[in-house]
Amino acid sequence: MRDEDVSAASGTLLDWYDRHARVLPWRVAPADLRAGGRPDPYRVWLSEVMLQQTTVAAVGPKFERFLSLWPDVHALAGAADADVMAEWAGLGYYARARNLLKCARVVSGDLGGEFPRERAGLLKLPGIGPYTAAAISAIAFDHPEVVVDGNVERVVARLFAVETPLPQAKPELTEMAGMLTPAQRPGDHAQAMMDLGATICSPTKPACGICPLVTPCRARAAGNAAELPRKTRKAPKPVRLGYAYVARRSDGALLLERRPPRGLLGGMLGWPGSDWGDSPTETPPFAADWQEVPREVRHTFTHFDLRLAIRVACVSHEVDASRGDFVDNADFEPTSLPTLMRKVWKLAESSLPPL
DNA sequence: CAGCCGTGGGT
DNA sequence: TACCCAAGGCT
Repeated sequence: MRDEDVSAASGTLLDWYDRHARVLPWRVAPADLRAGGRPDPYRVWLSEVMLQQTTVAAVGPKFERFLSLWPDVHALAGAADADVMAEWAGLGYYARARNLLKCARVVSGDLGGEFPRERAGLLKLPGIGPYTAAAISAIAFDHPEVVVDGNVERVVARLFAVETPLPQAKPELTEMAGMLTPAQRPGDHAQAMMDLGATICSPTKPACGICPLVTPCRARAAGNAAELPRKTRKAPKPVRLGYAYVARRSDGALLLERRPPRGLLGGMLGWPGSDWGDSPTETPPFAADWQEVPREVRHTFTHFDLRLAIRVACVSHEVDASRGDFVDNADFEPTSLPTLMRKVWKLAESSLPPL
């Protein structure tokens, strides 16, 4: 594509964005930007971290909830770890929540509450990688950074008919995304590329008929837009087995434990359980008359499928558990558990006698 | 640097 | 059902 064609495509995209930009809680509309409005860097950062590998639909309510609880970076920096983890429950990739707090405390404590404006400064902060650093710099501060996420990779791969499979094609796609990035309104450009990828240039069924870039798109011309970008197939997930133990005291308190601060579901609350593998050993947190729950919990993680057998026990006040702590019934919030543990509770609760 | 790290929705 | 996929980062 010639330079003038690239420039024309970029302009066409911005025109489309002016008319079709989605209204999102963390976004400042193009017209409001022109009127002098600027996004709140705290909101941009919070939304971008939440949006990492997560859909807009899932992020929306969480973003609003976080903002109401912690309206600025100082408020978030002062929050208790357990409160932030509880509010993040259900969003997944819990290292994001741990790094979110670390980052908030650095910005609030060491940077006077001001986020770095430059990509390099942002990159040093916990939980901010190449994508997020560029996105914050571009969207919050309108710096001409090249923002490349999965949407941009797909749009560019199609626009330039890149046949190289991912992740090998990443440098090539980044260079092409850079050619498209304009000096004016780079923040809107970045969001336009991502909107286009999310709503029109979709993974399996691109709506080329209504795409503003249909004319210059080389994959469309070749008729293989839906097949790009090419990717190598992933290996099937192994199945792991395990046990989870739900103990309820006579006063209704439930035995929960804080998981280790790293690794799977790190830092989150959960039910005590066995190791997860081919042949887990039963390791209840104390001796009791553990009852089998007839159904098992099935849950899919990024790199394995899990099947958990559930055991429940009703015990007296005096029981002494080797792991975890009893949480008062009034303080127990299933919504503060990661989804896997919420599934376990749902099954366990149905097989426990009423209090 | 390739593997680890969640979850819900779409096809 | 069994995949695929999403505004990735960390180690």
